Amino acid sequence: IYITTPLYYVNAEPHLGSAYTMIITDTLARYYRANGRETFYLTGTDEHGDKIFQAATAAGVPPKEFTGRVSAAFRDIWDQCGFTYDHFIRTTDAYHVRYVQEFLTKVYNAGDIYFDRYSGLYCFGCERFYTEKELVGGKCPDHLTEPTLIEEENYFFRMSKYQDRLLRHLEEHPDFIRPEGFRNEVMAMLREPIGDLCISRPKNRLTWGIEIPFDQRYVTYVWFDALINYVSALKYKGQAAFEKFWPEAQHFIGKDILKPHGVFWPTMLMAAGLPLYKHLNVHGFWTVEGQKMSKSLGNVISPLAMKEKIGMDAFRYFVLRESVFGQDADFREESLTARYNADLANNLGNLVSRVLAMQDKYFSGIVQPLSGNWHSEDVELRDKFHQAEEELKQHMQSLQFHRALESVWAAIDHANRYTVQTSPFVLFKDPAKRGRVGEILHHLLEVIRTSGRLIGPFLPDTAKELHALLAIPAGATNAQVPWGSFFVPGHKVLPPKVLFPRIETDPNA
RNA sequence: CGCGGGGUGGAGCAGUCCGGUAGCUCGCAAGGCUCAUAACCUUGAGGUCCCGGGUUCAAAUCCCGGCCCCGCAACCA
Repeated sequence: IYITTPLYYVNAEPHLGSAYTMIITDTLARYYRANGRETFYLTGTDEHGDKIFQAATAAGVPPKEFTGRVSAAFRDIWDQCGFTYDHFIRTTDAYHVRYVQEFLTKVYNAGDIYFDRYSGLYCFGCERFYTEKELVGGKCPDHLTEPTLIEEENYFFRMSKYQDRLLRHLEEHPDFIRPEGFRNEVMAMLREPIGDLCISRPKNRLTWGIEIPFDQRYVTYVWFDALINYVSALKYKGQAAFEKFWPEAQHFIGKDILKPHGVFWPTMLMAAGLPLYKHLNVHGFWTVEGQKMSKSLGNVISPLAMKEKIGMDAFRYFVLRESVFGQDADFREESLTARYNADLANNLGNLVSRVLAMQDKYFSGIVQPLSGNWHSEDVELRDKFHQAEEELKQHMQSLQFHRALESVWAAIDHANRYTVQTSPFVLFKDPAKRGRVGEILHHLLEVIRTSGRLIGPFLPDTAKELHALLAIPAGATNAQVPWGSFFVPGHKVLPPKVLFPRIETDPNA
């Protein structure tokens, strides 16, 4: 399977939004890897364009150096977050530039790129064209000046030629773009004329870009520059990689860039004679405390700050559990704390802690044997986890991360109930029943082992820690050994540890 | 104008595609337990599932109509 994120534009810091895309894709990548699927997970940075050039100039460094620096910073942040991308692409990478030019040449030779004169209202302040609709009272909304009518010659991509074919593709593949709402939106776009796409900028207006291979006076503009990364990265890995992964391509994007990915990109692929990606998966936006996230409001959530504050795993858990894929969600301090305390500290954390405490206290950590004679509640407990795993599988298919986690937690909940029902801490007082106590704890250790395996893609550090507490060697953690036959006689687990300290909230606040 | 999303116990949200006991977290009330992170377990109170019509044996869920709320300049997922 091939998983991609958008390329992040290097003039801004990573924030909750981009982190969300990363968390989703990282979780999926980990999930598929854990299930033995060959996985290629791609992210990177978009480094061309005017804004970058200006930022570089302002910083007093050549653009190449500037983007190198910012891109590295980006990558560093993702690494600190622990995202497991397989390749990090930069639009300034030589192989990418080369492939973009190859792509352009191919489409040009096929006759789908033409040269034309066009005129429009241009704002010199913004260095861009405006449509009548975008203007406020006939003026540029940013500079409040009247734009100038200028004529320019540029290259255009014959996008309209592929409109019908794309529409048909969407009709024949209802899940090409998902969730459905976004597919409908693209369908609506395709029922209107989509026109052709301007894909160049003359160098006198923009130099920091990829040169059009058949006209040195021009550079190409965002779409051909950036979108093509999804293919160029694979080509870089070799034709075999391309053939293996491209048919399994799953793009993940935010709803803001639906049109480029839902309309421009597939038509570009058609023009280049390449097969289309498999799915475009579109997610919603986050608001913060009910408000739009923006720099001016200063409410931007930084992933590293969250890591610092409650830990990366807890942050991942929150965004995956609290949002419904495809819909907008709200980031609230209060919900974050509530989720953390309820699900991570009280449920999972406390369960692990109580089980390991008993195991330690009663048997010095030595796992006790299981007799062939299981009680009905033992069977029920195991079945709950089997059920959770089945449900998890289904929900991952449909990107319902919140439900996948819900399923796992339903099983963990049950394990807490099982502990009270079977009451090993009461039975232990009767020396005759200690054998049974050992069995109960054995089952509960299986709970921890299985939980670790199930939450691995979502909460990788926690999973690792659970397995470490069980003294399971790193290589053996994923073994799908049947419930009850994993722990060999004499296996010793570690004493308890507080995984998620409760966050005390001030009742007077 | 148009497009999209939403309206579910006190709060925040799932569930709606594939109709059939309305679920989760927090909060509230009563009880239990003592292994555990003052955690855990049980029970309870609290719901016209926005409104109206339709389909159906059966509608939060499907269909039609209406009301209300949010987003759709830029940065940006």
